[in-house]
Amino acid sequence: MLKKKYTIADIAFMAGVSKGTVDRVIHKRGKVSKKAHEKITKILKEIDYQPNLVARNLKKNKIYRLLVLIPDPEKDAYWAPCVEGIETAAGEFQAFGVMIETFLFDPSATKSFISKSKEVLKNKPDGVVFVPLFYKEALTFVESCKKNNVTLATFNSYLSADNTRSFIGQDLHRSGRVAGKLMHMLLGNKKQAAVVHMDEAYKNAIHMQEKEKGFRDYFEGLKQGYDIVTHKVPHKDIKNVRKSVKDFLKDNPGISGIFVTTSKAYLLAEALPQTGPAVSVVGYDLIDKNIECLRSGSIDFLIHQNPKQQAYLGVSYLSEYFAFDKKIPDNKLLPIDIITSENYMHYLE
Amino acid sequence: MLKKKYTIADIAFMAGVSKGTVDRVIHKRGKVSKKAHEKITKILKEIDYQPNLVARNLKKNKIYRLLVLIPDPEKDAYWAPCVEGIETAAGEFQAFGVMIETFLFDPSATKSFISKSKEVLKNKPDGVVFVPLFYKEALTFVESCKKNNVTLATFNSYLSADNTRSFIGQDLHRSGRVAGKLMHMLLGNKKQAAVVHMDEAYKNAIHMQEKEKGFRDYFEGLKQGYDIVTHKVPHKDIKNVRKSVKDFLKDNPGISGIFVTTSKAYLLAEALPQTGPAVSVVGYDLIDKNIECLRSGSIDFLIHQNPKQQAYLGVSYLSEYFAFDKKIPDNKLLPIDIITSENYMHYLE
DNA sequence: TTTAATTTTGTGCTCGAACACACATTTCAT
DNA sequence: ATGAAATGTGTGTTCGAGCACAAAATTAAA
Repeated sequence: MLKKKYTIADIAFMAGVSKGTVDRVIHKRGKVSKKAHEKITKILKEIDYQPNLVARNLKKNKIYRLLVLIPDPEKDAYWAPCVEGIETAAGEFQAFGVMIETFLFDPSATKSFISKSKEVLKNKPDGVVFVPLFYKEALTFVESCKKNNVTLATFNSYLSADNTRSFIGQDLHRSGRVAGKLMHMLLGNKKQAAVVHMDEAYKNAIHMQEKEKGFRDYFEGLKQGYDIVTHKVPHKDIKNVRKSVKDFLKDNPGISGIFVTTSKAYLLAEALPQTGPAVSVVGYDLIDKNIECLRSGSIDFLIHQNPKQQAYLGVSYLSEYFAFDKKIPDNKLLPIDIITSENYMHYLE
Repeated sequence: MLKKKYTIADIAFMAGVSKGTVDRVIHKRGKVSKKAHEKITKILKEIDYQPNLVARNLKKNKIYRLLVLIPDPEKDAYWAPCVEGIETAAGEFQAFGVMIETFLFDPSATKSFISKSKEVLKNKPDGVVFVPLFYKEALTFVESCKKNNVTLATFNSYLSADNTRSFIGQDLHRSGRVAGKLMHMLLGNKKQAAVVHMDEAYKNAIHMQEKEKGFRDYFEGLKQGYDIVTHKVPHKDIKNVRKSVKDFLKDNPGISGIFVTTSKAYLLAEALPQTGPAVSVVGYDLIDKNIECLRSGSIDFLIHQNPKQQAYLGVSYLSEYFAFDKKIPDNKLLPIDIITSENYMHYLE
């Protein structure tokens, strides 16, 4: 009934050899006769031997350095949950000999990323989790890490196909389609909607494009003809959003829904005229100001990118790899969570 | 820079005592002089000593029996993901000396639960995770477990306030409100919707009531007057759903949205007349047939109760408690995931 | 002061896996 | 046949925490 947990000693006894020999077979270190090898392999298979990870890890007795390189939440509040996620994971794995430290860079300054990434490498980490915000520089960093035998995981931004790395994030095209679906429902019998890119301080142009593509793809798949207009509020004009939006709506009076491809939907929501036909808004990310708008009704749906979970998983995967020899999944696509005024609270915490 | 990981021996050296004394202080086993106690306590605090959980667990060297008691997926496919979640967790914790076994009961037969729960107890488990489908019998079972010093966790169904137990599930009232919000959006300018209870073989009347209450609460909170009608398709009539629904809609021709409080929304969707004004449908659970309806458009939204995650967390919490002395959270409310045809795939797997 | 009782402290083994090193056996060349 | 090299096998220690038991120090009793 109670399946016994076999130890190396048990197996050695069963095979009539010493535990050293069993150990050599398990670790394929050779220097074992064919006869002994066969016998032991057979037994291992029969009992489906699983080494005691606790004991194995105790013996290894190494402290792993795991460094995290992410944008500074002070510069952009979007990243604040990441820090929480990292700290949660750090708390969980510190007792297993994994030491986690966070380095922050300025998401608006490529230079800052370069210097911080160098600093990270100087610290001789065993593993690094980072956000490859700057494409070219990230690739350089990946190369350096490879050279230094540093295990890597990335999250949030996808960095080309490369199977030497784990990625945790979302399918942006798909998330655009989800926004499309939601907008479709919000429009009712109206037929015109807009995609608004509220540019942020740094380059997430690819993000925004992918999302727009998904959004448009969704509407193109419908039989009825919808009219999707694109508008861009550049970073420099971010203080004049109200004017920019007003002008845009005046030029396109038929628009009854707006999809904002960044976390700045609240800026748009605030800029919408109070009078006139209602305009539905779909945006991204559970930052305080967006949630306020959700509650007040000026934003209808938010799509949750779950930055906390992304960071948590990135750190956890590497920690479990170091601490327990677990395999790191190479591509973890998180669900695209749909948030309304009624369910946002469970995604915060 | 590299914070050292202090061991009991380190602390003993620093305090000028032996590791035995340090151990006694850590475990509050007394038999330590005031002077030694103070000195050691001070050092422990200073270095924020965290015992090496790996070593601690190795020494304990116990195999924990963790039994899971859930409804048979053969009787109701809703529970199939739970089995997956349990197996995932089992795979992860088996290497840490936690043995997990699953017992299935017939969700339509109270007797089955009673006999299986007795069987579970006979197996002398260290911990039990179960679904308290039958209120009275579940309480009895909880009592027996307490007597036998069995650590408990429940999921899916809430079993009164009792802090000796961990619960993993959803806020049903809240999930009704979420359904309300979604329905509100789907209705557009229409004003009449229905709550349909498709009774299943077993008692989840409380579930359905809570959900309806949340749904109605949401609409009552709106300024505009909405008309919410309730309809019940009893279990016996489940084969005549088409007729029951047809009659209901004929009696209430103004209805343009239906909220199904169980996982049987697909039955209703199939029974909806093809002609006439479109009726929006909001239901529960990602079972195959519902997803088909999502894709075909006959169901608009599903609310995901995440049975797999519930079961996985239940088993994980107890396993971590046994294997690593982690505290068991006593109430884990999972997010209320909103599912459409565009994002369901990420919630399956 | 000596002995006994009690409190306090230290030592040494255990858990299972990993691995260094010593020891044993075989193979091959001279 | 003898030694050297190569191959195979077993032993014993380590990791950190936990705990039983031995030992020492202190206190109480005679």
